Amino acid sequence: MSMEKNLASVYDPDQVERKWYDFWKESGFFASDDDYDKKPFSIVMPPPNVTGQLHLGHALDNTIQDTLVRWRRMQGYNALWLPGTDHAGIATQARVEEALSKEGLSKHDLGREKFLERVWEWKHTYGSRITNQLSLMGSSCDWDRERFTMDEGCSQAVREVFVKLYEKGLIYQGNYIVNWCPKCHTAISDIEVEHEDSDGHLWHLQYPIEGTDECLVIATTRPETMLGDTGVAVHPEDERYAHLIGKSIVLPLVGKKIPIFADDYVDREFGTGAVKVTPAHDPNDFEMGLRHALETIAVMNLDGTMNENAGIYNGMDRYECRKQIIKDLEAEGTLLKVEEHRHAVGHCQRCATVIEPFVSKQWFVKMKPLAEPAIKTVVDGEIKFVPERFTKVYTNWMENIRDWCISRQLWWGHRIPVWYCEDCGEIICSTEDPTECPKCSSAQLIQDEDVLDTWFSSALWPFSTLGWPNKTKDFEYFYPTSVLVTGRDIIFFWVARMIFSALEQTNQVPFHEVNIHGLILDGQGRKMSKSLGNGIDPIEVIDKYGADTLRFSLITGVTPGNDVRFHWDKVENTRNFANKIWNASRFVLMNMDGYEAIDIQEEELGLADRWILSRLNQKTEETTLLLEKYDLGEAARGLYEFIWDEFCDWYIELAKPRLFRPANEREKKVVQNVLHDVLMGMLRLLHPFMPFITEEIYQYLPEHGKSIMLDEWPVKDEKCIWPEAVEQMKDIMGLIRAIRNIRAEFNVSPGAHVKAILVIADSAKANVVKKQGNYIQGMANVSELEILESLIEKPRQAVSALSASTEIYVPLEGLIDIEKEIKRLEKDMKTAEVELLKAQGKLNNESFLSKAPPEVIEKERGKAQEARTKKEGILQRLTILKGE
RNA sequence: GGGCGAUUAGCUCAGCUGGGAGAGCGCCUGCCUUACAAGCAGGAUGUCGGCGGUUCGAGCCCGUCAUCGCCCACCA
Repeated sequence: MSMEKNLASVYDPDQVERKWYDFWKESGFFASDDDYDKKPFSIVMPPPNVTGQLHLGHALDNTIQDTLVRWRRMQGYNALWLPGTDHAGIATQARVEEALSKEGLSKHDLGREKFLERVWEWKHTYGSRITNQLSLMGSSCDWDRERFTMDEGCSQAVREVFVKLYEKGLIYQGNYIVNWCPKCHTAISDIEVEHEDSDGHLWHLQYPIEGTDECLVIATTRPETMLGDTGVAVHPEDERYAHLIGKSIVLPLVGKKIPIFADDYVDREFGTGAVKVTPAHDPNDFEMGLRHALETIAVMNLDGTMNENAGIYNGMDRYECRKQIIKDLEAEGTLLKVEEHRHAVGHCQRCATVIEPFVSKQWFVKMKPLAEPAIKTVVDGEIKFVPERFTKVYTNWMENIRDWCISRQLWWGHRIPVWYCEDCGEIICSTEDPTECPKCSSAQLIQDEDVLDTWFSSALWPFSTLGWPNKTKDFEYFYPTSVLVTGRDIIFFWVARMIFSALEQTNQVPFHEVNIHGLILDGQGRKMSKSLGNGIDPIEVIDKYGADTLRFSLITGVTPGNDVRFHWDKVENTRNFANKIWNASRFVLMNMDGYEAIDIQEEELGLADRWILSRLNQKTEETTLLLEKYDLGEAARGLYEFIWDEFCDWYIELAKPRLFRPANEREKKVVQNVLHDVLMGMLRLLHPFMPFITEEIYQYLPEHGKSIMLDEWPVKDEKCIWPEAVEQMKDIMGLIRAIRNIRAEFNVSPGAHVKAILVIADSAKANVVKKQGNYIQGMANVSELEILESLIEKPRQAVSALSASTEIYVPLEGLIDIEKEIKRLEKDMKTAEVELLKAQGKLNNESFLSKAPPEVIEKERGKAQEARTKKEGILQRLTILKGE
């Protein structure tokens, strides 16, 4: 095995990552098993935007999924991770339109058909980019099952669902007020509107009341909409205005007469308690308009400019118009006063344009009947949110849900499967394109122009990708999926909609668990965004440090569900960890000469061997439990500690003398076997987190199989846990640390050998330590070690460390400053005294003795005793030093 | 106006069902010790946001306040 000796001492991910990914993929290791008797484990990947690119959020999301899938696969599940992409209606169309505009073209120049061809071209050009990036991350998804929300199967599912809901009356068309984006030029749903507080004004306008000398003052944030006012509302019990109800005011500038009426909606405390009502441009006013049969007058065009109903303002932009109106009202004397006013303004999620409420004919999904079972399922625990707190986020939203506007005035997307007969007006909703009108047999059919909200097809993703509505084997076997992993930002957009869609369409939950993770923020805790320019490209991280490092650094030590700040420091530290693993493995491989797998008798194992094997087994159990709880952060952190602190810093160092100067050949083989087995176990536990480096090292190990990803996930082996070895090792480590501490404090050069005398009264313990004398000598660089049960004449020219059970003396002739040593001991004395006081305080407390559990009391007694002995020892020592 | 999260070492963050406060980075000291200087050994640093409560015992549970962040919400 001479090859291993040539391995570079710096781990280079570039050399290995591509190689192993191709190997896994070509070997078909990502594909699910044909063995349908196995237990299934399935995850559908949240489909990224097909023309987008990976950001750190995706990186986190996919790392979690890949870790879970690799782990379950190793556990013997028939694992499927189904990848795919989303057509992302508005986003994609906007990007293609932008590209067109650079050629001086608009989509209308091309026409619908040609435009869609262009979008498909885009999809084909950029569609593979995101999947390439997913591969770079090591994602072990089943590429043969890759899907796209607009592929044939998904499109069929969309139509199926639409028609079913339509026929059940759960999809309806109607003229309602919707959120309209003047830039994207489409309706959007309520959750696509982002509310942001902004500084505005509250303009107080006084309207003359018809037939009186009185005026009514109203307050508004949007004076330009007054052109479309068709009423003024006051609270029914507002005494100030009771006498005005039924009268009319004359709308300034317009000169139109509109009624004053009463409505509960009005808040008497706000503004003047009188509200102008514009049913065409405000959702609340729209509702009031319906209640009071008010006229609806739209004064704007769909692009946000004023229309002919705005009279002289026709053609002006809505904000220009606002300014002009203020001027004109002021000139007229109508403007009474202006107040500063901070209020929420809705913006388009995609383009940040201020949303304009508009009345238009749109398609809606009736939500109440769908929401009820979707709430119940979660409340009943059939779907479990992890962390649990997100359950409430979900149910609160579901309970207050409003109908979902699903039609979009776009071209890119699933076209609404509804046709209108030009001859008889019949509406045909069908999964298949109709050729003639079923009522009048006319062939003059025109399909609805609109497409569906992107999320309509995403909502079907867990079952549409598994073959639904056909009863495929995949669907039967893998559905419901095991877990959905996604960011907390799309609980409403996606998770909620999948749940109610699945229940309605498949009568089953779409997944049993939902693992919600946080967002990746920049170093200052801000969201990463294009406008801030603070985004980090995961591919850049991979190029610089490798995918394993990116993955591990994103999840290590992170509390589930919490946001994570990205720091290059952490990435670097993780890179160092990868390098540490690499070098520890190199050490093992460099010392495998003559290795053979042997059956080791328990007596042949040294204390360190039993210790590290015990710790590995404990770590195995711990890691598994944490993964089951989706606490990947803690699991990863635990492995980091085990590998770096316990395996590298202690076990490898302890193994060296036995490897380099073994008492006999057998001893060397035992150590080699333990090193091999622990490294192997470690790599398996780490593989789901860091797939590449673990595979690379695995393949060098003498006992390796085809691929580490096919190996079995380790299971705790009770026979390989020796609690007393763990305890004893802890003591030995403590002794070694104490001697090292003395050396360091007295500046003994690391190469210099020292003598050490250990006085251990407890003979059992003394025997244990005697047996491990070589560990102590090796690790603390002690040339001569004396272990005694008692020592009458204690050396004066020595530094000492005293604990309850052990006295350590390191004679350092000439180096000792007695004064300094006395100070050291006095400091130790103080800590011992504090400890004693604390323990005694508890032990003197009656209620502590009667109420605390016996083992806690026992522990406290032990502490007190220990402190007492230690104090005594120090006192004696001080007497010797001070005496003379 | 509600809801959630955060507040722990100089910085970024862990801390499982209450029983002697941890990591990484940074800092100080000493080391190129035949796996690793992307390293090794040693060290310093905390009224665990404030107050009150429950408990024998609170970083952890309850209440309250404060600051920051996020989400939801039709006061024009």
